[in-house]
Amino acid sequence: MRQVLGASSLAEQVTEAVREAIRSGELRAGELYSVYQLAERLNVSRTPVREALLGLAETGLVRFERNRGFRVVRRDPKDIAEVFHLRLLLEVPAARLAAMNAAPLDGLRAELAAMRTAAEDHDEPRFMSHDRAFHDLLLLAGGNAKLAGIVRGLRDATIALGASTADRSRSLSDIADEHEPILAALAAGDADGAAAAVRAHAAHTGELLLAQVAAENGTPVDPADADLIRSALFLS
Amino acid sequence: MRQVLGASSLAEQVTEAVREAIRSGELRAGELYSVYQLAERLNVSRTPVREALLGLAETGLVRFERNRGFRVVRRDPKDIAEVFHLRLLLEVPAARLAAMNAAPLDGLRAELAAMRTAAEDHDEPRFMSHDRAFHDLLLLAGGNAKLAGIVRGLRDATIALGASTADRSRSLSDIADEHEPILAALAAGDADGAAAAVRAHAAHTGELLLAQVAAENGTPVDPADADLIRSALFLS
DNA sequence: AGCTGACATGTAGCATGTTACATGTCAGTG
DNA sequence: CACTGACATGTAACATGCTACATGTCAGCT
Repeated sequence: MRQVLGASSLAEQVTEAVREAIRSGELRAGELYSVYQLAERLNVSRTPVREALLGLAETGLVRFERNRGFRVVRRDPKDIAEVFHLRLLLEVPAARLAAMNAAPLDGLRAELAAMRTAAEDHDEPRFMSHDRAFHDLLLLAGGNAKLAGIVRGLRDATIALGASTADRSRSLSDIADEHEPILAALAAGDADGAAAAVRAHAAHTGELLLAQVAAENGTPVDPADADLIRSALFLS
Repeated sequence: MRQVLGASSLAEQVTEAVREAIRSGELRAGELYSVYQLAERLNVSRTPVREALLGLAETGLVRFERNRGFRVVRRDPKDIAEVFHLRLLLEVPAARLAAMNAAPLDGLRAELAAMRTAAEDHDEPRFMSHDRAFHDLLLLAGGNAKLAGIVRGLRDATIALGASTADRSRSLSDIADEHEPILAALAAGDADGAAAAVRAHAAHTGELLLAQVAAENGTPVDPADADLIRSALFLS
C-alpha cells in the first residue's frame, strides 16, 4: 500500500478502497467492523484508516459507535427518494441555466460518445466514469460550482452501495440514449427542452432504482417515496 | 479542555472552538496556521485538532497545505452568490411542500416568538439559534431530511465567517419581521404564498450580504454574482 | 431456572513518537 | 550583482502507545 505513485495521501486511498469494498459487498451494510482489522487488512496504520472513515462518516456512509466499532449504514428506499428529489431540484435548474449560457457542447458530445463505446464493450466502470463526467460538465455549465459539488456527492452516495440501474433495469446503451435529448436541447439552446430532458432522465432513474430496491427487499414501493420524487417534478 | 461534560468527543469540541475562533476573527482568513500551535493553545493533543480540521476542510472552511500548515479559506462574493442560489433552489420548494403537507405551526410560532424576545434583548447568538431552528423546522416539514441537512450546512458555512446581515444591514427585529409572511402563508395553507415569502426572504438576505461584502472590499457588486442569485428566483 | 455482578475482550478516542518534504535562508560561485 | 544549491526550519502525514469504556460471558447466588 505504501508508496503508491500518483495518489496523494494514504487516507484518500483508503477512502477509495472502502468505497470499492462497500460497492463490491466486501463490507456489508449493518455489519460491525473495526479500524484495527481494516488497517491490518490494508497494510496501513490505523490513523489514515480512521481519517478516511471519519470522512465517510461525515457523508453518511458509515457510522462510528464509541468503543464498539463502525458500521456501514444501511440505505433504505427513503434515502433513494430523498436523493432523487434533491437531484431534480438541483439538476433541472442547472440544465436550464446551462442552455441559457453557453453549454460546453463539444465536451458533452465527447463524453456521450465515450459512454457509447464503453457500452459496446460492456465496460460498466468506464461507462459510469463518463456518465459522471457528462453530468459534471452540465452542472458546472449551470454556473454554480457548489451545486455541482453537492450533486456529485449525492451521486457518489448512491453508487457507493451498488445502487445502479445499469444492466439490471436498463442496459448501458439505454442509459446513453437518455442523454441524447439533453444534448439536443442544449445544442438548440432550448432551455425548457433541456430542463424537461434532464427531468425525465433523473425521474426515470429514480423510479427504477426505487422499484429495484423494493424488489430486492421483497416489499412494494412505498407510495410516499414515489410521491417525494414526483413532487419535485412540478417544483423544478 | 478535558472531561467537559455534555460534549461527546474532543474533536467535536475543537470543531466548535475553531468555528467560533473564525467567527470572532481570532483565526484570520488567508493566514497560515499549524495543527501544533492550535493543539497547544487548546490544551489538547494534535490528533483531535487534526480530525476537527479535516472535517472543516471537507466542508470547505479550511484547507490543508502539505507540510506547510492549514489556511482558513477566504470567502469571496461568488461564494455568497452560490450559496444563496442553492438556498433558493432548495428552500422555496421545501416551503411549498411544507404548506401542502402539515406545517408544524406551533413550533414555528414558538421559534418566531423566541426570536422576537431575543431581538429585544439584543442577544444575537440566541436570535440566530432560533432563526436556525425556525428554518430547520420548515425544511424538515418539506419531507426531505437530506435537503434540510444540506441547507443547514450552507447556513453554517456562511455564518462561520461572521457573514451575517444582523445589525449591519438590518436590525434583528427586521429579520424577524420577514418571517411573518412565511408563517401566515403556511397557516393559510397557501403554498404559492409560502414559496413567495421564503423566496423574498432568502433573496433579500443574499443581496444584502453580497452588497455588504462588496462594501467591505471596497468594490462594486459583481453583476454576475447578483445575476446568479436572481436566476434562482424564476427557477424556483 | 432466573438474576446479578465480577471479569475478559475488543474498541474508539486520545496522546505522542517518527518521517518525508515544502519552503525560506544564505553562503558560495559565476 | 544575479544565481545556485546546501542546509535549517517547521509542518502534514503517518505509526504506534495508552486508556476508558461498552459489551458479552459466565460463575455464583437466590
